[in-house]
Parts: sequence; structure tokens; C-alpha cells
Amino acid sequence: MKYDFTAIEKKWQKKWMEEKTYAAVTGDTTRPKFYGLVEFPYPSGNGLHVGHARPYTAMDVVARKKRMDGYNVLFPMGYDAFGLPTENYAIKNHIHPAKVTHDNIANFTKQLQMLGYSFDWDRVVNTTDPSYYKWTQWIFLQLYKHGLAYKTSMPVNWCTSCKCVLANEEVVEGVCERCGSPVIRKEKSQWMLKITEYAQRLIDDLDDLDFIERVKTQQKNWIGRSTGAEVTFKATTGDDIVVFTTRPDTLFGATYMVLSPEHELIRSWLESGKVGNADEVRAYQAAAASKSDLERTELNKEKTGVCLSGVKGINPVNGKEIPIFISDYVLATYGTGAIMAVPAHDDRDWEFAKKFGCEIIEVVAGGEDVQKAAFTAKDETGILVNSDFLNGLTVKDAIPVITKWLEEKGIGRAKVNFKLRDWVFSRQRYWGEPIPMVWCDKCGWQPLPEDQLPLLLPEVDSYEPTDNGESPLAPMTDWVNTTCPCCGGPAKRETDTMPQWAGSSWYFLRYMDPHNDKALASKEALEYWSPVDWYNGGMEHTTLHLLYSRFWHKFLYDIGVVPTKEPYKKRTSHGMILGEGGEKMSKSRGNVINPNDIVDAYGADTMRTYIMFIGDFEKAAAWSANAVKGCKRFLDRVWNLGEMEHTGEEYSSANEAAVHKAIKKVSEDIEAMKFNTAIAALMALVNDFYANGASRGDMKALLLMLSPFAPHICEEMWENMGFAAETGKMACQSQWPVYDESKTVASEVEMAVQIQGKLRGSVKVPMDSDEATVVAAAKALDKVARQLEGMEIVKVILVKNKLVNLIVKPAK
RNA sequence: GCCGGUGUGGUGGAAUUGGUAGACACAAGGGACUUAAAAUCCCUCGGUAGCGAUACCGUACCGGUUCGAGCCCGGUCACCGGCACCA
Repeated sequence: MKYDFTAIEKKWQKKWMEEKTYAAVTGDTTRPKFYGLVEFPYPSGNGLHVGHARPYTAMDVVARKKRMDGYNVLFPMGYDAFGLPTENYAIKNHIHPAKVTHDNIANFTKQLQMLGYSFDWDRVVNTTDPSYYKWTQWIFLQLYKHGLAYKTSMPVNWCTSCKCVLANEEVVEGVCERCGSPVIRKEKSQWMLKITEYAQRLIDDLDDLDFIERVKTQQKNWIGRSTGAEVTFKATTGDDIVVFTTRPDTLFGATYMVLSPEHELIRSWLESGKVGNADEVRAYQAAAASKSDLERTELNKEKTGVCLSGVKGINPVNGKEIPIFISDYVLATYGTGAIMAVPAHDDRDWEFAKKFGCEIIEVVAGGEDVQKAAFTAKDETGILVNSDFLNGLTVKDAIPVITKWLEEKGIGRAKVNFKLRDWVFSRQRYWGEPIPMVWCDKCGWQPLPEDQLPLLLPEVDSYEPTDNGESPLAPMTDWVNTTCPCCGGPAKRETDTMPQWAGSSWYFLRYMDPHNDKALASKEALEYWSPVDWYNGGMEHTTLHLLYSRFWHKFLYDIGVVPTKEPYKKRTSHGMILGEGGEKMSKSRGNVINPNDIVDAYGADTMRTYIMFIGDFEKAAAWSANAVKGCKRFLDRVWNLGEMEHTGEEYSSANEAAVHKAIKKVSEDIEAMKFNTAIAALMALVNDFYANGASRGDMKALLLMLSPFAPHICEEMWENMGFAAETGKMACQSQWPVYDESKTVASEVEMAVQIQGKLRGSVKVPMDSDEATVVAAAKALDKVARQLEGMEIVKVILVKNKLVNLIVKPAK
């Protein structure tokens, strides 16, 4: 019989679905649990991409293996369906986004099912479902009640094309992460989440997590912790100017100050007429405000600024009057928005000082001439000079001394700063979760009472974004006008919606108990399933979804909703699938591979095997149509093996060592995500079976090991060979084959023979042979004997069962 | 500039973490079967020299440690990813 993959895959997908094979397995809570998670897709109109298939197949392999290891496995799938592409598509085609979402989800589900993933389809979540976003809104209300959600007016990132604000994490190199359009600064009143409150814990708790290193470092860099001091300088107006510095040791070298153009003091000094050159200052402020992020962060940009006339700063350590500048190289959003400038020991200050002719005073000796370049070393090479009581100390020693001095004088203190900003949480778009807040002129912002959740997204005629920065919900007066939950008077609803990242910040919790209408999930379910044991996803989410969801989870932990302080125990990441030839897949290049085409032509099992065999899971890999055929050929060979005669329930003597070795290799490789070499080991085993013939026991082991990768063909062969009649379906097996370490090696081993470390041949000797035996065998080799002529052996290095190295010198 | 990663045949990639470099595939070439093609099966396949056994060279480059280095150390180059005026 021929390998009819289409019929086989249809047959088993139908059976697994009808019998809820995988959901049934998830029932037994007396067994140890394993929660494997993959990032749920955004159901775009383009359908499933091969980029989805790689991580999904990998975790499916892991989940299937874990079930066979006897675990109770939760391996769920859902849809992250709020978001701009759907909304834009809906606007363009005049179809309601809910309808677009519904159709796309149906398409995705069909595609995912074609690939034979063992998801529990009874637990599907959809972030746009009111029974789901009810709890997203509920979490927002908890954040608000605990002071972690607040509304404030501030300059925010505004995408000129999406007509919507963006979080800092969504701005990449000054342009919108999603559409690539320029981002400008816009002053807007926004809901914010205080993720900064968790900055320290988000760094510290990484230490105990099994995250791949690059994820940890990327998150740490993004949070950007730096330690230093806050120092209060006086201005000649009597005002306090607080600055942040990581180098309080250089305080004696501060020869001027710089405030950001948006700094509050500038505004008040201008208003009270204290600035002599007010026109010039106002012009600079206006110029800075009109610049896009891209312009502001442009590389190698020459420093600009304006020196204030009529106002000076006073260096608190020596009472010197120093000039005050405004410049956009000082950011309003970091630290205090003001710096003390130490041109001798900071590259940026040095550059600025040279341009504006400021004084450069060396206070750390040990570098080159500070008039020629700044000396920035922070290690022991620098010794303090021109710094009164700090003179002679190293930089490292001077910092605590000056910090203590500042504290005693009451003009400064140790301070930790983070680059991380609070999370801008409002979006001026329709297709998102409504923010459940009400504005009352009398009572201010009032949270919607929890019993009124979910606050449904109203039906609107037009959900086009507006140029004036208002949400499309704003004109919906029927919906907007409401009563104040506090005083009962007239009030208005918040019309901005939540960002796409809201729903995905807690979805993994909902999978644990997806139909609960009393809580986001029951205590029992949370206790049993938390935390996620293994979460695989894209690197692009490291400082977005992954960070946001850790923040929400920590908050939920603090208020007693979830039992663990971290959501994910282990995080791994897959490489991208590139087009044939190594270029990025894109519609414009015409090199996009549709997984369904591969399934049609070769079957889901070939698709799955190939995507796992394609290369190192963590690295990018280029698609190869030829290599796909190679995997099909492998499955054909497996199928043809099944058509042959097999006798004996044990492993055949010819294959025994090979089978034990393969079990060890495949078991370890799946755990270590080395799926490519696991498949290579199975290919080698199949080659052995062709060479030696295979017993029924040999075949059983092969099918069990191959089934996580190619479940359909294995299920069919399992049935054909009569294993199903004995122990039930392949998919329900809870017996992963075990190996015996002692049997992974044959009784004889091949050892390398080296002379002076150079390979000269190899010998076959019994396992664990001693030095004398191996050397004797080595000497018997012609090649070795020739090399040893006229030589004496002075040393023998023996690596047991591996090699022998003979060190020789000319005989006297 | 800072942080992280990578560099191995014609190609994708292996190498038990210091012990026979190139597993397993793809492509290519040769052969068998076939009227023919596809499919399948067998053989060759890092480089140079040689009919050959064999010898020498070879894991980006230069140097070091070691009996032995793709792996460790020092330096250089190239590419990829992240951050980037963060005081």
C-alpha cells in the first residue's frame, strides 16, 4: 500500500477532534502538570504563515513528548484579535471588525487543525470576546484602584499614519513599530500604567528564571537601571534645580548646567520675566517641540542650545556661579530633566562645552589632556584632583564619600534611575477594549462598578480614526453620556480604548479556566497550572508583550489573584524562517511560503518534520523546497518499513545498541530544543533498520519516538501493525521508550590512534580495554609501526574508549 | 558608541562541551531497474599531489596555552540582532 498522507491525515484529525483526544488527556489533575505555551496569533487576513508553524510545531512536539512521559499537559491556543490591521481592513471594505475577526479566526483554526497540532480546542480564548475582555477591564480597574493607572497630560509618541498614540516600546528608531511612519511628539491626556513602580523587581526576578540569556539582557537594558545621586543646585533666582548624575564624584568639575527645553523652571522663569533673552529661548523651545523623534535622535547630530541670560546656577560644593543652558540633548523624560555638566569627564558635555566655550576643569587625573578629549573611565585608573576633600581618592571610593557628604548637608542623596517609562495605555482607535472609566465634572474620574462589566464596545457607524486625536467613540453621544457611579449626576465615558497588548498580558491565565464567569480563573485552576512551565515566542516581544505581561502578573500576585510572582518559568525563542536564498519572506518579493500548500503537496507530517529539521531552532533558517522533499522521502521510507515483515517483540540484536542510543539522543534533544538532530538520529535509525531489518519491538520504539514530529503517519502505522489493538491509540500513549545507558554502546569500540597528537589510524578493541591492550593493538597497525621505527614511546595518553595518543622521541 | 550573538564543504547544518571535523540531509556526478521519464536502490562527494596505499593542508584571520584546539586565552576582521544624546 502506498503512503496516502492526505487520507491518513484527514482520518486521524477527524478522530482526534471527535474524541477530544487531547482535551481528555488534560483531565487528570493527580498527575504532575506541564503547561507549554506558544504566543497566540493575531488572526490577520493573510492567514497562517510558516513563521507560526515553527514555534507551534516545536511546542507541539514537546507537549506530545510530555504526555508520553506521563504528564498532565496543558497546551492551549487562542486569538489576540483586537488591533489595527483588522480595523483598517474593516474601514476599507466596510465590514464590521467583529465580522472580519470572526472570519479570520475561522480560517486560522482550519489552518492550525490541518497541521495536526494537539491543542485543547475546548479552551480557545479570543481577546475580543466580551466574556474575555470583561476580565481585561477588571484587571484595569484593579490597577486603577491600587494607584497604578492614572491619567495625565504629557508629550507622547504620536503615529502620524495610525493617528494614534504609541507606547515607548512601540517606537523603533523613531518610527512606528507597526507601519513605519514617522512618530512625532504630541501633548495629550493619556491613561498611563505605572510599570516603573515594578522596574527593580522586573530586573531582580529575572535571576531566578530559566530565560535564554539574550532575553534577560535585552529586558535589563530596556529597563536601564543606573545608580548615582540626585543633587540640588540653587539658581540665582532662589529656585532649586535638582539634577541626576551617575558621577557625583565629578561634582567639582561641573562648570555649567543644562535643562531640557520642556523643563518647568524655564516656563516659570519666562513667565516671571527673569530671562534676559526670552525670545531666543522661546524660539529654541518651539524648534525642539516641532522636531520628530527621528530628528531628535539623529546620529552624530551637532549639539545645539541657548544660554540663559540673567539666571545662573550655583555649584553647591564650591559656591561658584555657573551658566545655565537649555538644550535638547537633555531629555525631559529621564532623570529630573536637568543635568550638571562635567565636560572634562563626559563626552556629550565635552562636545557641548567646546562648541559653546564653557570651562573644562579636570577633576579626575589619569587620562589624556581633558582639553583634547573627555576622560570617562570609571575604574581605579582615575584619581580625584581639584576636588578639595575628595582629592587622592579613586572614582570608586570617592562616590560613597561625596554621596554621604551631600546627604549630611541635605543637598543630595543616592538615587537609582531607570530608562523605563510608564506605559502609555490609551489608544484613539475603535477596535480595542473600552477603558471602563467615567468622568464626572463633580467627582472626577470614577471607575465603572465591577458589576457593570463588561463595558461593551458600542456599534458605531464610522470607526475611522480622527485627525484631531479623538477616539472614534467620542461622537457616540448615546454611549458617551452616562451617569456618575458616585453622585448619579451626568457624566461622560472615557472614549479611548486599550492597546493591543492589554489582552495578551494575561491570556495564559485564562487558558487555565477559560469558561469561568465568576473570576478570571478559579483559585484551584491557578494553583494547579501556574506557572507556565515553558513559553516559546518571538524575540520581537521581549520588551513588549513579555515585559508587559510580567508586570501585570506581578501586580496580580501582589493583590493575591495569582499564586506565583512570575508568570513563566522558562522562555525560549525561535529564529525566523527566511525565504529560499535567505531573504526575508515578503509579499513584494513573492517568496512567501503558505503552509497549506506544503500540506497539500506533501502532507502535514512532512511539513512538521521539515520545519523541525530545517536547522538550529534558535537561529534564522532559509526555506528550501528540495529539503522538504528530503523529509517526504524520509517518511516514505518509514512507511515502507511498515510494509515489511517484523518478528520479535524485543529489540533485535542487530539494532539494540542503535535503538538505545537513538532513544537517549531523541529524548535529550527534544528537551534541549535540538529538534534537527533528534530527527537526524531518527533518520540514522531508519537507515539501520533498512540495513539490518527490524523487529516489531524496533518498530514500536521508532513509531513512539517519531510520533511527536509526525503524529498522523505514526498513528496509522501504529494501528496497522496492531499496536493500537494492544495498548490503544498512539496519541494516548503514556509510555515514552526508555533507554539503558549500558546498552547504548556495542561490546567493541573503535578508538583513534594518534602519534604526537596527529591521527594515524584507528583500532577496534573490546570496551574498556586497558592501556597495554590498546597500545599493543595500535602497534600492530602498519601505519603506526612505520611511524614508530627508530622511535621510543615516552608517554601514552589514553582516553577510555575514545583514543590513544603516543608521544615519541628518537631512540638513542 | 554600548550590549548580545554568529563565522565549519557547493548548500542547510553535526561534533558527547578539550579527544577520529563534516553526523543527518540537500544539491551534484556515476551506475542499476525502465521503451522512456518519475519513483526507488547502489556508489562517489573538503582541498592539493599520486594509478595506488598514502602524504600534506583545512573549522574567518594572526598569535598563545596543551600530548591534543572548531571548542580555552589574547588580538584582528566580517556579518546579524537589540539599544542608542539615558547624564
